[in-house]
Amino acid sequence: MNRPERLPSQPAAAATPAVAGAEPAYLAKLNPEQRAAVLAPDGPVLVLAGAGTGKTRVLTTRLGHMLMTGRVRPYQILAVTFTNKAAREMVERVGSLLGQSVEGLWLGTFHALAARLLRRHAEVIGLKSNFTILDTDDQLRLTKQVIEAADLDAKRWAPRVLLGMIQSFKDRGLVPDKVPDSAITDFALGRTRELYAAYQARLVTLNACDFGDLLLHNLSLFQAAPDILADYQKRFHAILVDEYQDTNVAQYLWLRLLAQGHRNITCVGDDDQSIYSWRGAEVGNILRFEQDFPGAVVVRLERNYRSTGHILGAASGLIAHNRARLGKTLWTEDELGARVQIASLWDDQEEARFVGEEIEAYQRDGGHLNGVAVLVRAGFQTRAFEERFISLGLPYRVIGGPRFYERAEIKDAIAYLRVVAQPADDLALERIINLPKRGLGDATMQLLWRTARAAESSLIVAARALCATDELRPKVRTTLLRLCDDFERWRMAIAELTPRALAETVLEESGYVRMWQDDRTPEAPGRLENLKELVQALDDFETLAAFLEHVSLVMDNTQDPAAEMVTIMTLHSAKGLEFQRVFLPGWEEGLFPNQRAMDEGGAKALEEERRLAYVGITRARRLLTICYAANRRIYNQWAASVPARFIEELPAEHTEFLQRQTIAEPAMSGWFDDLRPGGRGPGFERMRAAGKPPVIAGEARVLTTELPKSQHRLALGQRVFHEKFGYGAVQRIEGNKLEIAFEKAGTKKVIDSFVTPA
DNA sequence: GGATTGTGTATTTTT
DNA sequence: TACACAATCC
Repeated sequence: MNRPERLPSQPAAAATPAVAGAEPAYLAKLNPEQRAAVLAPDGPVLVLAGAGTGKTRVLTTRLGHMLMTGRVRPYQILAVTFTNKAAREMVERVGSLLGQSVEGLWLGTFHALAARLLRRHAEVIGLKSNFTILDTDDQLRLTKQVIEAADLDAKRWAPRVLLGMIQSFKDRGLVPDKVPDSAITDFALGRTRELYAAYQARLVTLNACDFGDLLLHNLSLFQAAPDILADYQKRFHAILVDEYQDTNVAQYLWLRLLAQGHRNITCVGDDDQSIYSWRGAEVGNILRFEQDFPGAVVVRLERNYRSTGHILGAASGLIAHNRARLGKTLWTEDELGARVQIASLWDDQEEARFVGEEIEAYQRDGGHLNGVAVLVRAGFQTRAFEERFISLGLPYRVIGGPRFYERAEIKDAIAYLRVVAQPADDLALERIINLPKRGLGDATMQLLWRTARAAESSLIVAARALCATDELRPKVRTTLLRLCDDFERWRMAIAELTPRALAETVLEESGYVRMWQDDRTPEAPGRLENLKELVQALDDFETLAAFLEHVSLVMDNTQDPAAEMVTIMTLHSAKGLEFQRVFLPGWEEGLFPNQRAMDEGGAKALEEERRLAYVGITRARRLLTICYAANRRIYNQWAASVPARFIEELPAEHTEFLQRQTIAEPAMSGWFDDLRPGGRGPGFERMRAAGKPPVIAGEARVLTTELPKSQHRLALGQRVFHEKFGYGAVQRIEGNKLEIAFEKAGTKKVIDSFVTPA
């Protein structure tokens, strides 16, 4: 492995070709390599672009240039991105490049474009064009049903495991028949293939698809109807792909098929930023490009326009530890800037406190919160920061946190709309059939399922059929019939009402809104607010179907990007973004690099973790701070942690260790060793060998071994308060169970955590 | 049929 | 810890 030790190191400048006459301003802004990529003649082009080298700019400029020169019409262009965010950005950039918005482009995420195409030809693979796109919840329930229907124990064979396998088959473009024997494990007694097939069959009867199907069905469609494929091959004169290193096999095959027509395909990607192999992405796709498209023009972009020399140097030094890479040498003409800071903290709370203070200081110095990001490895890490920022009054946004469309009340409301739009959507109906409570419980559902299965019909058809018999008690029959009629009526109203009015009608008449209005729990008002927001969101859509499509494909919550806020998000979702000031907390062995990932993927996974670290570092423009905590509470337990090996891999000349008030090692040795099963980990030893004693900032704190609350705060006869039952006196204590004589509600048995001393 | 209590399990990343 | 599901009781 050879790599330049010093940065910036500038390669010989490529000669700028002489250009005759005036040329568009957007070309003048490009460096020679970028220009080469943009101006490459029609044909296959691969742009290997390091972080911050302007790859998206190259892609959008090439697209815009094709339009400007009149080589292709908008509707002949297929432009693919991975995220909705990237798609939106591309639309914007092309628009501002051309000075007007462009109509008719096929521009979007793989999934959105595949869905669009599939809706046009759904009947070829046995679906109707109004098919539903299932969310993860639905998928899980469906896998569970499939497992149970096969007479297998859903406890022994976890639905999520099966779903994981099915997804990986789909990522690889494998229909059930094509699943190789090598992929069959002893899961479900080796019946995986059969379960997968059953799952697919159920989807067809539900007139539904899952995410993976969008691509997979496209492939089946192209195979079953070569004439349709030929049409699209002819249609797409130019194909452009962003983040090519993240394509999985199914996406790769899809692109390759579509590109066969004009062979005019431009892909940009960076093997060092491949961080989705767990989702089926194959870096191999990028390596294979030249074989798939002989004569491809390959352009490398290595000049970084984003970060300072120190940040870039740290990133390059780190990623050089990976073996599997094409190898690029990033350089910059930027100043060296400040060294990358490494801060060691006591625990996750101090980590949050430290980051909060640093941000406040940054703000005092005139920095904008919009330019600040906290990038974490795993979602749960955001909590400590949120709590801290709230108490500081520091405005923040969490990207990719609990999403709007994932809230229970929103999913319920959407389930209603789904049944209205597509009556065969049993999963949606099942979700809301007894919400609000209608007296249609387990027993009724069992009967419904049996009837539906026997008649091979959807639930709602089975419900009607059942109502025509006397198998149900009269009361239940009336309720069910009424519900069927309601849905029928709402369905008729689709043509007459705006989507918003329809949603309002459905939510009112179904009693769903009333249910929350009558709810006295503290969350209820918030949920009603969310429902209002949902109804409002419907104003943006022409049809109910368009709205539902949006909900399933565009799950991200768009927040006002202009608002002055710190951004908190995972490293994965940070790819493609940049910030002035970046914090990378939680650099500890086990958390990052993540132990679970490494258990599954071994050395390869470690390299992917390192790429993730590389992505994180290269998000920063001016100043970067990496933190690790010596103690982290996982679940309930304290665990001592060791600094991530990546920290040592950062070249010393680009880093500095931050030390605040320090506590020397003895403070943490003793009990430390006991807490960690294997004693001190390898990172600890490495650190020690490197002559850097683990130095912990902040004041020492002693762990309290608190007794369970009940044992020292509750006594017989004590007056307590219970949220539901009000005040009462403790009669008996058995472990954490209490018997309390309430003043209003009588004597009840409750759990101690529900009461507080009054 | 419904509410309440008890249990087990999970935390990697996302279209 | 904290949530989802199951078992249990009413």
